[in-house]
Amino acid sequence: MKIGDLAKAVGCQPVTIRFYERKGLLGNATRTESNYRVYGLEALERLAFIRNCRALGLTLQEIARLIAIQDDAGTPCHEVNDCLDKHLADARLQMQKLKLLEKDLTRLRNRCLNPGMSAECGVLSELTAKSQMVALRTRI
Amino acid sequence: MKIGDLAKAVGCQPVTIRFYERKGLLGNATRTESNYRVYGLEALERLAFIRNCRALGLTLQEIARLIAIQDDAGTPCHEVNDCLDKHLADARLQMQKLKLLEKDLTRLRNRCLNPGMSAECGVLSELTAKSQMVALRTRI
DNA sequence: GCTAAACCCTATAGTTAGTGTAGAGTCAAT
DNA sequence: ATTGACTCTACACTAACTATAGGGTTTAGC
Repeated sequence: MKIGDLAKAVGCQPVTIRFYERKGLLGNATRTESNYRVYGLEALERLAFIRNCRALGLTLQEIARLIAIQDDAGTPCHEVNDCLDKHLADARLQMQKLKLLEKDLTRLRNRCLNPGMSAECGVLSELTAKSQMVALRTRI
Repeated sequence: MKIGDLAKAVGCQPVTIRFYERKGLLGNATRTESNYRVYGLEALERLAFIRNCRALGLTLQEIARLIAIQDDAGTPCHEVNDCLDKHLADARLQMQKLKLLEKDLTRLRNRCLNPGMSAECGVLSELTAKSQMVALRTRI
């Protein structure tokens, strides 16, 4: 399997695979005579692991750690759970923030129901004011 | 008002203000004899505008555009609304994705209720499988 | 056998919105 | 006079890629 096939198999770009290799997440692939990377099933599984983790929002650093744990069969795996719990908490916090953001954006949007010239734009003037927006309190 | 005062007033770091200046969002501040930046109310308002927009998730590029619109009183302001609508849609999509992510993370987390050794970790094995995770379908 | 398209290789730079660091000058208080 | 808190510039770094340049290889069709 060449890099393009592997990429297609997991739904990413060849460059991304090379990038993971450079970051040490994939190990060095064997090469053909003409220096093309060749992959087997093992690489496919590891890459799928990485992409699954990425889809869950894990960072490459966290993924590297999970791979290390995976490769050392004797490690207790509570670290895996901690990682998941952290991301679960993150996701929930993020949803909270987005709800507030939605509120702000909606309220702001309603200040301009019949759009005219920018000089009298209620949206812009509210954005200039140190307003009572919720987003300001959760601060970016 | 020196840069530190301004930073405190809007809740950011002095470096961030210099960064905005370099990006052309703030215009060049007047300087003291010793080359310190000095700001007035106008700068405070503009910076507040920028930080408000950032809190709503607008990019610096979008903010630059809004400032341009603001400074040209005759521009029709529907572009402002389009920008807001786009971010509102983004926020809602993001919330959808996070809900799916939460589902995946929770399900995955439940595969390891009594943590043991990584060799028999149900979480890791599921992450390796090309699983039926929802997150995979929404793809990062 | 030849050519062109589609693939592969490396290396480097750019993206976003800042943050961190180094080295030096300035201001206010003790 | 010296300390500490502030300010200045310039450069490098972050995450997770993406884009570009400049080259080599393989494959399909003629």
